[in-house]
Amino acid sequence: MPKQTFLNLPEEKRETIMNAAVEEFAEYGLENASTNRIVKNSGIAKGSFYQYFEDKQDVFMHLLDMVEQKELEFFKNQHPPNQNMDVFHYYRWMVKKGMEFGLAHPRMIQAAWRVLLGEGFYYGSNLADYRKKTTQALTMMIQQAMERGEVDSSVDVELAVMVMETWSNAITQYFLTEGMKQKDVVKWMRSKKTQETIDKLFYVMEYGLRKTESEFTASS
Amino acid sequence: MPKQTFLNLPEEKRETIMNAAVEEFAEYGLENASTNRIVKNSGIAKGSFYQYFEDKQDVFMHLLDMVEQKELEFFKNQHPPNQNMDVFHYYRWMVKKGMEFGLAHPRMIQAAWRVLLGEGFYYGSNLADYRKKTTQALTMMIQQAMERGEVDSSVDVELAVMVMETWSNAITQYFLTEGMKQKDVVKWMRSKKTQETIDKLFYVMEYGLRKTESEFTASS
DNA sequence: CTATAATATGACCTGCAGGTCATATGACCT
DNA sequence: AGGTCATATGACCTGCAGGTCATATTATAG
Repeated sequence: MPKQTFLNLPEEKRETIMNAAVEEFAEYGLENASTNRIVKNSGIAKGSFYQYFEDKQDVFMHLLDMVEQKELEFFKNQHPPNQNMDVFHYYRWMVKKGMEFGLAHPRMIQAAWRVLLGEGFYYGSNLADYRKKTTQALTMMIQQAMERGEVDSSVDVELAVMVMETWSNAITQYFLTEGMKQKDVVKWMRSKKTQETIDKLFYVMEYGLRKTESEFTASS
Repeated sequence: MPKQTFLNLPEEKRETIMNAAVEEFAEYGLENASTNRIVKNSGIAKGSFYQYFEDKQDVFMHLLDMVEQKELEFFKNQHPPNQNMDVFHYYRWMVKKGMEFGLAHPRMIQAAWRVLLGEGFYYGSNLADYRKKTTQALTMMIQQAMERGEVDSSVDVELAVMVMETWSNAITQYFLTEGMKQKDVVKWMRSKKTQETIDKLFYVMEYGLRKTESEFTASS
């Protein structure tokens, strides 16, 4: 956690510093991020940095907290269109909302995901703990869905969680690598083609790749 | 590519060096690998290293070539149990064989995948090119499967490739993170539970997560 | 045995990393 | 005003990175 000194800082200065940090992590990941560059780009002295944070991992943890807080804020104002959605519609809705959130803070989520997806496995418990939160929420969601008979009962909960996480990771990756290439991310993201691709991915998650009697039909 | 000097070396020495390199990449990835450590652990002089390779990326490329060659060798002696398998059975067979290959050279594939999955996206074209080979093979496979009507026609080829790659990556990740923790990887890998988990993953890939009339039944 | 080419070596270079610390600045109290 | 405490600063430290190069060793050929 950042030291008190940092929290006492005027918001503007804190923002300047965190913006530089976000840029750094988005560009270089955690391991290869340079405190020197962060310091230079935020216009503070080297010594100040260490009066604010323990080290760069500390900064990154604060970044994760910021993301969490902003996400909470964002989702507080969002309500599912339908109260009685099944787990698949709900999950789809959530992921799509999550992507809209990503559009609002592209560099921030780029930084966070780059580190969590790319370096998370090789890091200590701190990062792993962070990911557990999401897993737990998903587990509960699926448990309930299974009781309601929405999910194939031959697949156990743990596995279903793994599947859904795999998908949301894959979609995030797709979003980060493809989307960030575009000149107009928002437009790309809202385009019919992109939305269709995502819909199809969810469709495959639900019904699988094998040919069946059902046909894909676009749905919001 | 390694320089001629390296290729002239006696096989034993080449192996010593590459083993040290494999260890280094498996442990630190590409970006954070240290030529100094590789040199120290292989017992050669710093100067020699640069007489053998351009830089560490060059070593890694050679490692990939080695993997490819060994894979080719391995698969040359493996034959699908049934000539008329559909794409799903064939893919499942291939992935499982791939895992057996992994058991024979655990650190090597750990090194290769760690870099390809973790750092591949942020690297130059060299690494990207390497992954394209796999993608192309998969594309052809799926195209044919579609013509045979095995794959849901509402899913286009490109997407199906993405889905299958996502799965093989996820399984590899699972294998690398879970499997490497075990004291006896081979036993773990061949255990009924592990095999069942993998089977279920393939089942979900084929039929999806949603509850349907069909029930999962284990199959080799 | 000698001349020449190929290989091996490790001291040495520069650059940047993370991190420290004595000193300077300034805000606030009495 | 003087005194005190939080904050700010950048020169400086050590360590290791990637990379070079003059020199030593060894193999090959005539």
